[in-house]
Amino acid sequence: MLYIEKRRINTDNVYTIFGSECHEIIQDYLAKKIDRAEMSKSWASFVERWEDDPTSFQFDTKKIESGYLDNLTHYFKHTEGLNYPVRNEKPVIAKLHDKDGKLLVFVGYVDSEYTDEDGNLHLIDFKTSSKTTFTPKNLPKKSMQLLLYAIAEHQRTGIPYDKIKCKFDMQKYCTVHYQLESGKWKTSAQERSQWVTKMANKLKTKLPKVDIDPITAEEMIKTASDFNNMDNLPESIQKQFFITNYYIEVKISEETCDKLEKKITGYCNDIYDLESKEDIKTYLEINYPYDPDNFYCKKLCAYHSSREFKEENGMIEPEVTESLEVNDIFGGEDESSTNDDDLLNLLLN
DNA sequence: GGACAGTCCGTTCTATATCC
DNA sequence: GGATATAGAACGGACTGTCC
Repeated sequence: MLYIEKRRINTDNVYTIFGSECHEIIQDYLAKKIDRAEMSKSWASFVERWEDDPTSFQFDTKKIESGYLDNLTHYFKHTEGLNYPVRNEKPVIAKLHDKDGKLLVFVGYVDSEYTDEDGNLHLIDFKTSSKTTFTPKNLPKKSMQLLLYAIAEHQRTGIPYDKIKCKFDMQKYCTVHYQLESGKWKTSAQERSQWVTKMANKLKTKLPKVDIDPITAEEMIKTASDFNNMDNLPESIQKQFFITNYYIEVKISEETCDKLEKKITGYCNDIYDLESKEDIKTYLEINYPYDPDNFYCKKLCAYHSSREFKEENGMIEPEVTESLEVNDIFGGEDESSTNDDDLLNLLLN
């Protein structure tokens, strides 16, 4: 039996606050609890409450603030709906085995999930962050959580991996579809709040071809950029552009999931090894000393930002904590003692 | 006028640096 | 972890010139 102490680690910041709200709003929309107008209104009203609250978390700069808010405002006005029943925050359980056959159970919640008409299961993770770090090199690391959910759903339903589609909905961005002079269509990922501005050079080429003189073309492009839409442009030009959500799709296969299982169980074994050290606190103090001037140490390190660490070092007043008994969630000595069905029922009902 | 080659230049991708 | 800024490499669309 393993006991996990409930601790509150305060990792809130302006991005977690906004991120949570964005999740809720889009999930309500996809679940058809609210319509598009209500979604837009709900977002506007949240921003208003945030602006009126003198104690609210703030963005680092006004430029970052306006970029973030403008992009998301555009998202809630223009994001695509789905024609399928959507399940939000669905609990999933993945059961992995390490190299010694020890069972490790992981529990998570899928942001949104739906099944299309071809029987493909789509798992969506919403992201309000920048796409900068979602490079091909980093994607495997970023995708671990989504892939784990895919493994969980594969185990539960038996759906083959090639029918499971995982994607990140990058809410600050849109995919701009534009037509080349050859008639061929291309796409470009752009920040939502300035997608028209980013098409200015293309418009500069296209407008003269429909007999718009250079001065008028320049004025038209400026107006379009200012309003971030192409409503003022000739219809034949408008037809050469449209936007959709920007998704980053995660490739999934039996092989990638096998690799992930090995990686995750390896991490768990490292944690077991670390936790089994006789004097872990001395070990951590020597190898990972606390540096109060280091941002990572103060805000991001799970150990140094924990209530326990702060209490022990007199950084905060002690607080009474309650304990939660968990039925061998992370694997015990005897695998047969884990009642998976009970745990599943607990989570799904 | 169509096909092709070469050049220009804008866009995209990626890595890195820096800050909080 | 989040963000932005910047630089360099790679890519490819648009344009131009030449040839037939």
